Amino acid sequence: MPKRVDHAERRTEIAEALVRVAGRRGLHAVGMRDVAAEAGVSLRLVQYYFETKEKLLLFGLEHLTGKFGERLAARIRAAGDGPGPRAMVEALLMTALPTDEESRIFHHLYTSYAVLAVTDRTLAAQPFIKDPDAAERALTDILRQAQAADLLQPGVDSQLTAAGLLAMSAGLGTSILVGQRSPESAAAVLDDHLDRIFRSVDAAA
Amino acid sequence: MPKRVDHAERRTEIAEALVRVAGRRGLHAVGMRDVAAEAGVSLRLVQYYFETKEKLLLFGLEHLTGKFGERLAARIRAAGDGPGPRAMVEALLMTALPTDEESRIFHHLYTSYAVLAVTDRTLAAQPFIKDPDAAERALTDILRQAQAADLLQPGVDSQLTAAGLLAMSAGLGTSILVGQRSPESAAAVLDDHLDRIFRSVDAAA
DNA sequence: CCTTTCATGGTACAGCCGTATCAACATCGT
DNA sequence: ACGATGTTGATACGGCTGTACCATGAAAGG
Repeated sequence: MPKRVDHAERRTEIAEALVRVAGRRGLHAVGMRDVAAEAGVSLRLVQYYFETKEKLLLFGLEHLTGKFGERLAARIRAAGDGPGPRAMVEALLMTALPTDEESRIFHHLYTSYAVLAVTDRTLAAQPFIKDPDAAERALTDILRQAQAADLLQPGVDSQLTAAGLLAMSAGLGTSILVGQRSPESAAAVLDDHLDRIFRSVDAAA
Repeated sequence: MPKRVDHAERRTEIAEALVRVAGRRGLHAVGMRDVAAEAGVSLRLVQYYFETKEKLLLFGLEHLTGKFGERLAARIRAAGDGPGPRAMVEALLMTALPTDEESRIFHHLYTSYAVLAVTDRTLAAQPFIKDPDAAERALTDILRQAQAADLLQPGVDSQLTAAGLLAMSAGLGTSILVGQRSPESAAAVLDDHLDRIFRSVDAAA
């Protein structure tokens, strides 16, 4: 056998090139040639590793969500060592906001994919869009634990609250993305709502 | 002068054709020829009334937001005759959810435009995206009135709450759009949060 | 009536897209 | 060493896109 190149790694490199250029010019404006140029390889090579554009996009989405999932998990883990459930919830929700460049790109492209998924059944069947309950379940669990520890206001429904907080976080995210709102004000909005869910005692850092 | 046709009306017809076909196949997949066919006119006519595709898209967005604004205003007015502030707030937020086909299309295309606005400065400068504070101000006012009438829970910040509710509504909207959530469960989430903002007395229809 | 002006239609032109084809190169098994 | 095979490159093709061009029809003003 010849040259022996790690296919998985190459595919990852190309997918990251896709993410970079799509984040810069928009997913709709990205072509195979752009990806190839960004990755510093020939067009043919992109075709070689991803036979078709659709497969490239699909893999790019996987890669994107994968990296974001890791990032999220890391932040939650870091917050887990900290003061309490509220810090974990804040970490989770704040990570979901497009604050730095990486999360901005994630939000941008995730939303792009979501829009495409409305009219593309292949995309709609992807797990990221099909099973986002993962985040919801995780948040629900955290809230339940907090509730068991009597850290929440009375009458809080963990599941509905988790769903609402995630939706709010997503909505704030796109607001930030299009420049309607600053990350700081979005954080203020989230905090205000958390104040109405957690008992006030817990507020400390 | 010749035939005398109401230009504004024709432009509206074509814009509605654009909205229809874009709602069906996605904004990214819409071409001039598709719009012409959908409107039952020739390609040249579309070019005649909108010199360029960009102008067509811009006008389509105006039309879309205009119609949606009217719809929203009508619902709020209808709810205004009703029982109280909470009903108005619910009307406003529920109208923003993609329940029927018309609002689904609105959400779909609005999000499409928002994504494009991330990389297109002309689109980003459009008022719809530049000044969506209209809805936020309106909701804030309603909440303030409710607060003055002592209908809210103590410690509610009208502005932050309004922003949060709108963001949550938007987030729930896209969840519905991509099929992650049913309109009913989204309504439940919203109601749950309103329960934590309004005093319980007000709950009746 | 007849010309001017608006309105409309058909069609052609570059340019870009994704994909396929053809060819060369490098490396590993034998 | 040598052929087989995984890997890379250059280029061509058909289809689609937005836009521009040319021509015709229809109605109001002289």
